[in-house]
Amino acid sequence: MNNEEKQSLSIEIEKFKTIQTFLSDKISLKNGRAVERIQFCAGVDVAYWEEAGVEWGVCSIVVIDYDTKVVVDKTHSIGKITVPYIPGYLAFRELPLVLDAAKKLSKTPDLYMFDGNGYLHPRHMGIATHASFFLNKPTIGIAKSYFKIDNVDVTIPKNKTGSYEDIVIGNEVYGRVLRSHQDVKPIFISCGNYINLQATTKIVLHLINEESRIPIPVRLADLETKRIRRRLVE
DNA sequence: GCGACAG
DNA sequence: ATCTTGTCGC
Repeated sequence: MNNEEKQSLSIEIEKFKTIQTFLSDKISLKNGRAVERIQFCAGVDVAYWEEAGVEWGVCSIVVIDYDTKVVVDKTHSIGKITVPYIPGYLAFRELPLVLDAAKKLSKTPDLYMFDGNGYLHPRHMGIATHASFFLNKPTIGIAKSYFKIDNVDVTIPKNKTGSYEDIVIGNEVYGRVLRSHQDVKPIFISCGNYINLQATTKIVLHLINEESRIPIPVRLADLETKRIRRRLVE
């Protein structure tokens, strides 16, 4: 990347930051829509590959029934990726494909779970929260590693399934470190929007099975995304 | 300049 | 995220 490209990228980042700040004022974590009743729960993930110097991505959305955990719908969308990965600005990179895939769903999810953060973000605008304003549904963020904010470290929860520790930054709870399985690295969950942290924790734990430390819908979307890529690349 | 850095 | 070999364990 040359200096001119670096310059235009930093201008883009400033615009991204402005958008995040604008949206973050509209977060409503006290809205109870999610805790009332969930039937359809969606998992979202994106995989990437490169072809002739062009970066491509595929977004998969897998919808399961909350009680039976049976897959009831799934869609995907494929497209060129134009925005680079910049920590803190993941939504601007992945959201176009996500929204494209969401449009194709025949069942309307009551909740979306994302691979990444939600409220647990420097401006409370991780991809899960950002996406909620376009999907108009409750969202949850599921991260497999900790995105450090203000140099605050997390407390490691006890080695027991369901144990968690709040992630507190400046007297505010941003999210939770959750042990989804004993003897397995914990995950980092946070509200996206239109849902509170208590409901978020309950839903995440409900959708964990023996196969994975992340919730079923996100895991299925991850598998799906790689299956589609393999079909395209080979 | 160096290290850190969701996916 | 992706690139990768072997390896440990159910």
